[in-house]
Amino acid sequence: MALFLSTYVNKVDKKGRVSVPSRFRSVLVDKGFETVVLFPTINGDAIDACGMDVMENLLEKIGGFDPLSEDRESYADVLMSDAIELAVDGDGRIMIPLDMLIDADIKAGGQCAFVGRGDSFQIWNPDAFAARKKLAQERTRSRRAAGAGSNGGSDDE
Amino acid sequence: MALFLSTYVNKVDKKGRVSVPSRFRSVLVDKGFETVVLFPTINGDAIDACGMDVMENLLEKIGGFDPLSEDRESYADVLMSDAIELAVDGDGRIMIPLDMLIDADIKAGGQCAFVGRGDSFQIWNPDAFAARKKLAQERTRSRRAAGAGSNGGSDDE
DNA sequence: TGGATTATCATGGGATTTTACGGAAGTCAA
DNA sequence: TTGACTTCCGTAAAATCCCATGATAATCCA
Repeated sequence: MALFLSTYVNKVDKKGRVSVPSRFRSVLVDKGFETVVLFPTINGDAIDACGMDVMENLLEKIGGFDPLSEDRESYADVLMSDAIELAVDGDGRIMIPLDMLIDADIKAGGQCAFVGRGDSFQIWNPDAFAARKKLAQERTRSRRAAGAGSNGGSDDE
Repeated sequence: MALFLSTYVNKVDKKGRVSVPSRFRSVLVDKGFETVVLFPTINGDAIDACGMDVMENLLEKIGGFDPLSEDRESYADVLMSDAIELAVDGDGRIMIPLDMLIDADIKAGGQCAFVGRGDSFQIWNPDAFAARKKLAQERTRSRRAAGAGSNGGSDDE
């Protein structure tokens, strides 16, 4: 199975076009897609990206359409309404809508980081991602130091 | 079953290419892989290498993509964003990304050690690995002298 | 057995292809 | 036409493929 792995930093040109990393494109093609679905991350820091399959799974998970129920997981609705499906053009690029770029603090003419997450990926302002990653690493380390202990004593892995 | 055993030291050429030891290549083929997945060891000293199965298991364990949860197990995210799947080329070589080489203190044009660990292997700066090995041996010796005895000897994992 | 022949392997150096990315020309609707 | 978007083409750098070489290990055969 193909997974979205690793991190690639690409340039957003002044028209707002970005090359989707070729590895990520291959994964999409492997899954049988020629489009990507984008939507804001739940806390708005970045942009979530995936194939249409993930959207379908999500819809299934939240129960699909039920005209009798008034409240479905409300964020899921917002998510669907914010999501957009983008075609990857002949040169492997997509055009991320301006408001999404602004929300994720990515400037046209600047750079953005494509971050693999396995079955999906995210698009970040590179600096913001670096900061977040550092945080996550520290959290992991302190958690390990705190009590994980487990084996003979070496903290190597 | 085939295991990654022994240690091989190969040269990293100036383009960043390294021959994967032929024994290790055979093991990979035996397991049904034509690619290797690399990611930094948890403490950043070296590079971990395994087959794609490990990544897939990890993804399954963390439950896959859920846009509704603010952050899933953060170490898993860091791992996916740092990991990379590399194809072994026709000559049995891989191209390790530059930043990984730097983090592991391996210079292009220098050497690196492929260290078997059974169902996975690691890639080290040869000197760093030698030092670490010596340390582990001393630790084991003093522990045996102290009386513990117990398992195979190394407390590595 | 021992010496010659033949694989296999690690490694170097081109040559070719791919990729990211800029710009120009074409398309379409208002 | 104007502005927004799309398709097309050119380029430089990087990744990948292809073949040559030397070294070592395996094989063969008188």
